[in-house]
Order: sequence, then C-alpha cells, then structure tokens
Amino acid sequence: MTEGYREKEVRRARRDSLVRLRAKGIEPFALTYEPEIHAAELHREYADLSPDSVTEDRTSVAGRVVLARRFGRLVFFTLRDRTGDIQLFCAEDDLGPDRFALLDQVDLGDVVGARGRVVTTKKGELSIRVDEVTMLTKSLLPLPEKWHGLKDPDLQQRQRYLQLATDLEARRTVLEVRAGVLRAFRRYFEEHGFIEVETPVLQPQAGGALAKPFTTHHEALGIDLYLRIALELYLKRLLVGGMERVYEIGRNFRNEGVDRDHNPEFTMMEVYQAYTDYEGMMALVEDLVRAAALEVKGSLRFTYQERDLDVEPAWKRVTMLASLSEAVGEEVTLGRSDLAVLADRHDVGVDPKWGPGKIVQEMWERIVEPSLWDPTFVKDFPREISPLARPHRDDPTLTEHVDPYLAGIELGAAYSELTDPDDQRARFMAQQEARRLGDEEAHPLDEDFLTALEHGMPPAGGLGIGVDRLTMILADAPSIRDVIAFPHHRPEQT
RNA sequence: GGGCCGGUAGCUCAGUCUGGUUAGAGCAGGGGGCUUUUAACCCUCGUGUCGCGGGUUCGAAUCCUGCCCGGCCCA
Repeated sequence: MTEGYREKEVRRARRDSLVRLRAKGIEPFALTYEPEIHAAELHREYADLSPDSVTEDRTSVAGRVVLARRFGRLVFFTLRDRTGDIQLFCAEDDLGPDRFALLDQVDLGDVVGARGRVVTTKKGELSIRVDEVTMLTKSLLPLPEKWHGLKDPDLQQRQRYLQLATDLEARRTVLEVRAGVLRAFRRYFEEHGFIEVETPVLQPQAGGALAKPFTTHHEALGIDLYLRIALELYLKRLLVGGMERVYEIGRNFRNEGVDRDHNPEFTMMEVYQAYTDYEGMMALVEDLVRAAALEVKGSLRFTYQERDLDVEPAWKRVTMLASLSEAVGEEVTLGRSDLAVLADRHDVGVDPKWGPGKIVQEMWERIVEPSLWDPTFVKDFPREISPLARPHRDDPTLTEHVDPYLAGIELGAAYSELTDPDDQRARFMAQQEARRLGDEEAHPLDEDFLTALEHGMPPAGGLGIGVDRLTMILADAPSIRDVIAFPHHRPEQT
C-alpha cells in the first residue's frame, strides 16, 4: 500500500495543514473532548422542528467530517458519530473572520468537536449552527470515495476501519448484529439459570470435535499445546463438578480453509444442561434462535439472500437415514453391504477406509444438505462419526446427535451427552484406530476427561451454536467474512 | 487442488475482444469564486510501477506465459 518516499499531493496537503495549525498554536491531535449529545439523539429530540428554525438550545457534538460543502463565507460539514450524521452550519458571521478562516484547515476525515445552537436550515435540515469548532484529530490520508465508498471486498476486510467509517450499513452487518445475537443469548441464559464460564484455549489435546488443530508451544513448560477446536470437554468436566447449567462463548480454531461459512477462527457458543437430552437441546435451539431473531430483526420471519425464512418453532425434524432414504428413493441403512456402490451410483466419492457411518454422512451432505432451507433438525447420526454422543435410545448403531440447519447452513450440533465412561473409552479407542488409518481429524484419547467421567457426570444435553453463522444469517450477509471484523487473508507481498 | 472472473490515479470505474501517437472520467486533492448546501455548483491544475516477472512485436495496459492477491463456483 505504501507509495515509497515520494509523497502524494493529498498527503502533502494534509501535512501542510498540520503544520499551519501548529504554527497557529493549535494542537491537531487533541487530548480529549466531551460532546454533550449524539447525532441520533438530536434527530430524535428535534424531529418536529420546522424549517428555518433557530433555537436557543446550545449543545456540542464530536465526530468525523465525512462531507463538506463550502461557500465563500459559509460552510456545511456533515459530521458522523457512532449514532449517525449531523450537519454543522458554519457561518463567518457566527465565528468571526479569524476562526472561520481556520475551517480551511478542516479536511474530509478529520475528527472535530463543534459547539453551537440547534437550528434547522431553510431546507429543513437539522444542524448545529456553530460558533466554535475544535480540531480533535487531523486525518493525513483521504477517505474512500464519498458516493461509492469502499467496494473492493479485499480492501473492505483488510482496511475494515475505512469501510466502517464510510458505510453506516456495514457497522450493522459487521458489528451490531453479532452484538445483538450475543446479547440475546446472554439474556436468555441469565434468565434461565445458566452461568457463563471460561475454559482453556491452550489445550494439551484438541478434543471435543473432529478437526485439525493449530499447534503452538509453551516455552516455560517445554510442551506443545493446541489451540482449542471445541469447548466441549472442559464444560463437561464442569458438569461433573456439579455445575448443572453452564455456557461459554469463545473462539475456536480449526486448521482448515476459508469459504463462505468457514473461517479458521470462529466464535462458538456451547451450553450444557443437566437432566435433559437432545430433545431438550432442540427446544433450546429454537428458543435461542427466536431470541436472537427478535433482538436483531424484531421478527421471526425475515429473508436471507432474498429467500423467506421463518424461524418460528417448532422446526422440522428429520433423521439422517430417513431423509437420505427419501432423497435416493430407496431404504438406506448402516447395515447395507453395498453402501459404497450406492454412493458411487450417486456420484459420491468414497474412501475405501471409510466405515458405513462416514459413507452415509458423505452421501447425506452431498445429496440432502443442499436442498435444506427451512429451519430443520437433522438427527440420529451414525455412532462411528459421533464419538461424544450417547447411543440412541432405540438403536445402538446410532447416536442422539442432532445438527440444526438454517437456510441450508449447519448452525451447530447438539447431543444427548455420553456419560458412560466405558463406552466413551471404547469410542476413543475406535477413533485411535481411525487415526492409525490416516484420519487426521480423529478424536484424541483424553485420559483426563475419562477420569472425570468415571467420577460421574449427570445425564445432560449439550449444544454448540456457531455464532458467526447465525450472525451471518441474521445480518443477511452472503459470507461469514462479512460478519467477522478482521477475517484472515494472505499477507500482502511487497 | 480445479474452473471462471477480476487487479488501471487515494477511492469508484472506462480503455484490453480488434496492439499504434502523450492512458481517460467522476469523486477526493491544489488554486480561484460563491452566506442555506444535501454526492452543492462554476472556472482551473496534477494525478499513474496499468498486480509482479518473462516472452512475442518496430511498438504491449492490450497478445502469450509463469507467479502473487482477491471474488464466485466446484472438489
């Protein structure tokens, strides 16, 4: 991005302005300022002020100058603060020639404070009729184009501050919807007796999910550690400790690629509740999504990427095998010996090392998942691919594992948690076998966790929700990168 | 990893197919004018490693090729 040492005219002009200000004894990087009101409040309080009104109400505002319209001895600035825009009306008559002349040193992008009377212009625009302007921060680089803004998605993400400074809608998409989702979650949990906890990000083993972790190293202990890929196993230890309702909202890290619904670090909300099961977790998902939708949309019916979505409970519930059977037009079971042939017939590539559960999952993801749109629970996963969920009450080849889907996007996962330490050990051993066969994402054997289970964990339901994905849907954003302030990019080469 | 699309001024984009004088526009910026604008307007003046490297050619932003970065789709 840097241009070398030859300074651009824009930069030079700003630098010159800086020098001129200092020459006049004005510090262009002020210590502080106390605005008395924000733009949105002004517009609310003076909504009924008729055009060409002059009030005796004096107030002050602060923000970035995003537009300027200059007439000879009259200047209009559009000032933007965190709540919106307010116009500054600056007349030489009010400021006097000397202070008015200083407005020549105010450039687009500068942060200023302004004080004056609340007025409306002849055209009815609410304004501060300014008699005092204070330079708070001099901007040395130009803002993006005032009409089109910053369009290049790469620059929007790498220089997110520029997008946020110029595009009010981006503030909502990138930041506010996420905050609303988290607020709704926390409020719900607070009201239902859940306690928010924090567990280790650096872990000696990366468990709780099937994914490749990032590795790091602890110098003082002389050991390798992993960045967590899930919150699950530590939260379950807390259940052993008697915490019946816990949740954590935190960052997970998975060493995988980037696409429209994956970022290598992402925010997961996991919640564990004793004395319930995956049915209880499905109800919880419905409650949480409802709370989040009401918080940020004010409604349970909205559109995502121009398609209608209605998150009103109760969501559809289908089993993985039944929905797959329906899609392929014949009964699919884990016991069929010709699963690989069936998969091949539907153009689903199969690795010979895969067991029947993995084949079924791949087929389901390729054949059924793309057709999902309405809120749907997909339940009863094959035991082999769900090493932490309790065996299904009616069919021990399956587990009580359910994935909620919204707009065709996998929102998370929920289980009736596996509490039997012997079964858990057997599942871990099966995963070790998968790892020996080359499955890098196989679950590690966690003896410490098994010890905890042997002490006794109450029956429980557990749930994880991908906060970024829910945010993306509620923000109507096409990509997860649109709701992550600073998504990962390859560094720029110089 | 594969396919397609894109990268030209600080920003938003033309120009590339069909190679040709000195690479354009708007915004932003410099200078001048203007006391009610709303992307203010009028006059005026600069914008540049055409993503990077190699090649073809008398001549390359334009054609070929390798690479880098990004977007979409597929795996």
